[in-house]
Amino acid sequence: MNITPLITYIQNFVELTEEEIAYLKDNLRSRKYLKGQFVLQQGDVCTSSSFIIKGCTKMFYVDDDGQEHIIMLGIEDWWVSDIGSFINQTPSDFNIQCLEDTELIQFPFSKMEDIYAKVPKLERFFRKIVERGLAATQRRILRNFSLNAKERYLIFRESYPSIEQRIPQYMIASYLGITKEFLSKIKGQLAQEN
Amino acid sequence: MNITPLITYIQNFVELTEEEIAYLKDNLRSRKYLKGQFVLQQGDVCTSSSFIIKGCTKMFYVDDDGQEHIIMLGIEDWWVSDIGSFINQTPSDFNIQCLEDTELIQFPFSKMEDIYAKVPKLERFFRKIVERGLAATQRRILRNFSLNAKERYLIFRESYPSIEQRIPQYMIASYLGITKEFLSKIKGQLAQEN
DNA sequence: ATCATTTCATAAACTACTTCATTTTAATTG
DNA sequence: CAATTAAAATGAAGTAGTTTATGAAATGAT
Repeated sequence: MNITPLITYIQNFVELTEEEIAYLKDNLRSRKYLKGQFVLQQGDVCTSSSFIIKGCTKMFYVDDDGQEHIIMLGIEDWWVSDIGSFINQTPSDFNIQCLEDTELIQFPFSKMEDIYAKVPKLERFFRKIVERGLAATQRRILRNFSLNAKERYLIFRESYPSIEQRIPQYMIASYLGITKEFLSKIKGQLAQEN
Repeated sequence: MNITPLITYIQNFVELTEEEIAYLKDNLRSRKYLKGQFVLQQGDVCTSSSFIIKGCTKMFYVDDDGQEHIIMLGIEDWWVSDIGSFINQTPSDFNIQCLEDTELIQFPFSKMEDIYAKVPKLERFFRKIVERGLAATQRRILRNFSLNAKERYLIFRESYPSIEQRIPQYMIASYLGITKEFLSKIKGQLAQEN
C-alpha cells in the first residue's frame, strides 16, 4: 500500500511521529477501482472518507428527470466522500464514480473514533481541510450566482487545467451547471475571439 | 455577557467542564451591532468567527455591476464569518451586515491557538460544525443545479420559515439567486394555485 | 483495419429568467 | 397622520441557457 502521498499531504497541516504514521499504515486500507466503478451509490451510506492516491472521480446527483449533475470532481491529493452521509451515516443522494482506474486510501467511519483517540492531531487536520473545503464550496456558490457560464468556464480552465485534459467535455459542462451543447457553443465563441 | 446559548450549542457536540466554560467566558467577547452595521466589509480581513446570540445577518458579495448576491443568511445559533478569509487571514470578498440589532460572540483568530490549546475539545467541535456547514453548502449547490427557482423557493420556505418573516423579499430573491421581480412573480403564481 | 459507440459541433425553436419601466402597497419618519 | 421612502407587484421586451435533432469526428472493441 502506497500511503506516502497521504502522509506527505497530512504533514502540510500537522506533523506526525513515526509511530503515528505506522498506526495509520496499519489501520487504513487502500482500495483500487477500475474505470467506471462506483465508490458510492445513491441510496447507500457513505462508510468511508477517501483520499485519492491515483486516478480521477466524479461525485454526481441524478435528478428525477434522469439528468446527471456533477457536484465535485477529484484527482490525486483530493478527498472524496459525501460528507453529509458520512457524518450522519445516512443514505447518500450522491454517486461517486471513477473516471479512470483509481486508487484510494479510505478512512472508515467505524474507525474514526479510534483514529482520533490514537492520533488526536488528526482532529485538527480534518478540521483544517474541511474548513478549506467549505471556503472553496462557498466560492463556488458565489461564482454560480455572480458569473455567467462563459466566465465560469474560463475560471474552471484556469483553476483546474489538468482536469480539463482528463475528462470529457460533457462532464465539465455538468460541473459548470450547463448543458454540453451550450459549453460547446461557448468554446466555439472563444475560438473565434482568438 | 450572555454566553449561555453558545455553551448550550457547544454541548450538543462536546461536553465542557466548568473550568472550560469559565475559560471561554473570560476569553471570548460579546459585541453588539445596530441594524445596518457591518460585521465584515469587503476588502477587510475576517478577524473573528462569530456565533449569533440574537439578531439576523446577511453575508453578501457585491459584483462588478454593483449587484448584491447573498451567500448566507444567519439567525440565532448560527455561525457567521468568511471562513476563507478567516483561516488564511486574507482580505475578504464578502460583506456581513446586520439586518436587525444583533449580538454576537466572537472567537478572535489571534486567540484560536490558545483556545484550542486550553480546550482541545473545541478542535473536535469546530470540525463537526464545519463538516455540517460543508454538507449544507453542497446540498445548496446541488439544488441550484437541479431545481428551478420556484422549487428552490418552496424548499427555502420549508427549511427556514422563521427567516422569511424577518427579512425583506428582495433579499430572499438574492439568496435564491434570482431577481426580486421574478420571485414576486413566483409568489403570484403560488397564490393563484391555492 | 473495421465496426460500434461515445463524444463533440452546429443550428433552430423554445423556456426560464432578466431588465426596464410603471404602479401599488407597505413601512418609516417628522 | 401626512409625507417621504422603501418594498412589492405587474407587465412588456429581451437574453442566457435549454431542448431537440442531425452529422462529423474521435475513441474503443474485436
